[in-house]
Amino acid sequence: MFLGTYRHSVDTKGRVAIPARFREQLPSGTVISKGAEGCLQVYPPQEWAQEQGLRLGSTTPAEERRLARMMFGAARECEFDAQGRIVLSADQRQYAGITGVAWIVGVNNLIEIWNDEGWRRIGEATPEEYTRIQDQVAERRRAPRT
Amino acid sequence: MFLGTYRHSVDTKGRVAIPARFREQLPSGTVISKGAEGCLQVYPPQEWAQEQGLRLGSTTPAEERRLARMMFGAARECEFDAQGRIVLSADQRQYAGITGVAWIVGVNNLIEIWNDEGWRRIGEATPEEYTRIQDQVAERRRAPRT
DNA sequence: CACAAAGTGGGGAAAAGTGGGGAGAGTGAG
DNA sequence: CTCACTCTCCCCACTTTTCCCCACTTTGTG
Repeated sequence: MFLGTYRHSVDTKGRVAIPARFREQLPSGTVISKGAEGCLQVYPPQEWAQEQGLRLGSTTPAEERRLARMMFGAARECEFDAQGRIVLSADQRQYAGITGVAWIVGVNNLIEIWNDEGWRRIGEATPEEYTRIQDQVAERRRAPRT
Repeated sequence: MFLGTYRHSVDTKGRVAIPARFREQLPSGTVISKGAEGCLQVYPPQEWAQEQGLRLGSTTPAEERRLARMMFGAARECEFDAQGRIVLSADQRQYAGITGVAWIVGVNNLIEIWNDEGWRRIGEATPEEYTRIQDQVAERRRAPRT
C-alpha cells in the first residue's frame, strides 16, 4: 500500500529518487507509464500484469490495436540505480511537464508523479469541495452505468 | 515484454538500429513483416509461431488466403549487423512510408516500426479518447463474440 | 549530539546509435 | 566474354547517451 506525498528534485539527467518507503515495495518488473490528467503512473508488477492480457496478433481488432500501442508505447520498465533513482525519459518529462521538481504520491495500489502546478491543483481543494466530491463518488457507486 | 517508444534514424542504405533493450530479447528466428495501419511488425520466434496457424488449403476462405499471402510474402527473417541494425528492404520502406526517421515501438508481445506521420496519429489521442477506447475494449472483453 | 539512512549532484567509462568506405556477388548491356 | 553497375555485407570511425561510481548534504532516529 502506497501512502503519502513527497517532494523530490529532478536533476538535469532526468533522474528522480523514489521514496525509500515506496521503493522497498517495488520488485523488479515495475513499470512506469503515462496516466490521466497529465501525471505519470508507476505500476507494481501485480498491477501491471492486469494490463498484459492485451496482445497483438493478426486477428486483434482495430480498437485493441490502438489501445495496446498507446499503453505499451508510453510505458517503460523502472530501473533503479544504486541510489534508488529512476530516469524519466525526455518524453515522459515533457508529457508530465516536469522540470526541476516532482511530487511523488502514493495512491493506494500505485504511485503517481506530478509536476508542481498539477499537484497544487489537486491539493487546493477546500473541505467543502472534498465533501462534495466524496458524495458524488458515493452516489455513482450506488447507481453504476450512468 | 517490449515497452517504450524510440525515435531512430534510417540511413540511405535503409538500415535502422533496433533499441538494445529490444534486441537482447530477440533470438535468431525473429521475423519482420507488414502490419496493420501501414506499420511494420517484428515478431519474436514464439509469436511468429502462433501466426503459422494461418495455412493455405483447399478449404481456406478467400479472406484468409489473401491475409496469408500478404503476411508471409512480405516477411523476412531479421539479420542484425555488428551495430545491431537491420536492413529494411525497399519494399518494406515504401509500404511503411519510411524515409529518414522511424519510430520503433514496443507493444507488449511484438515490436512495430512506424513513420513520423503514422505514429503521430496514434499518439495524438486526447485523454478522453484514451478513456473511451479503454472502456470499449473492457466492454468487448466482458462480452466477447459481438 | 552522534550515527545511520535518505536524497542530491556530477565525472567519467562504457554502451548505444549514426554515417560512410570498400570488397565481393550478382545482373544486365554491349 | 567483359565491363560497368548495383546491391549486400562487413568493417571502421565518430558522436551521443546511458549508467556506474563516488562524494557531499540533508533528514531522521536513538
